[in-house]
Amino acid sequence: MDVTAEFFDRPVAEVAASLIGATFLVDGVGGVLVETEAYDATDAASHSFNGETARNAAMFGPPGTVYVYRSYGIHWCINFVCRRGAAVLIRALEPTAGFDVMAERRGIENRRLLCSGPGRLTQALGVDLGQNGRPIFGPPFELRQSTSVPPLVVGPRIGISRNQDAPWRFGLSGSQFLSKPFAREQRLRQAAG
DNA sequence: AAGCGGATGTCCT
DNA sequence: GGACATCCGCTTA
Repeated sequence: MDVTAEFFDRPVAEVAASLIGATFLVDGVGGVLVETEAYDATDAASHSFNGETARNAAMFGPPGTVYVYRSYGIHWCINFVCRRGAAVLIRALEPTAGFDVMAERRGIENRRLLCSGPGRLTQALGVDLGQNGRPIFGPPFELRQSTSVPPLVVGPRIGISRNQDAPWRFGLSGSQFLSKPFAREQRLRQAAG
């Protein structure tokens, strides 16, 4: 079933957890989400923490807005906006559709490395600033909820300098397609969404 | 395992 | 003018 606006109108950590197992495609290319992170406006690590600017304006759009930004001057990263100033960073997926296109864009064949990281994922799916501010509910995007509740793991987020201990990174337990492994004791008992 | 260069936009002083 | 960023791939051990 396609994800609706109501799906994103919830606390951002809940949305981030619920996205694990969902299928995300851009022009038919993508796969199953296995790693996400939650950011909101009360969080010092979030781009929205110091208020709205030209760069982060999409984070203040309606639930379901796509927020794309450039990371380290080199990579693009994609987020799905939830409530105002809150968004889920899409960090990794398991490729299931468009392997040849992804391999061509990435310049590699190794399926495990195609989308295992936020910069790799956008490169493989052809995401850039052109998608910033657009709604997720329509072409070129497809976002379908998982029919089952997958086993989740949770832990601290990657690559941030502030609020490093907040456990707002979510992953599919045992996945081979994560950007980095999760520590074992951080397994999450989650009734779903 | 750990270090580092790449390359650029954003925001602050 | 400058610090630093939701990272990646390559190099050295």
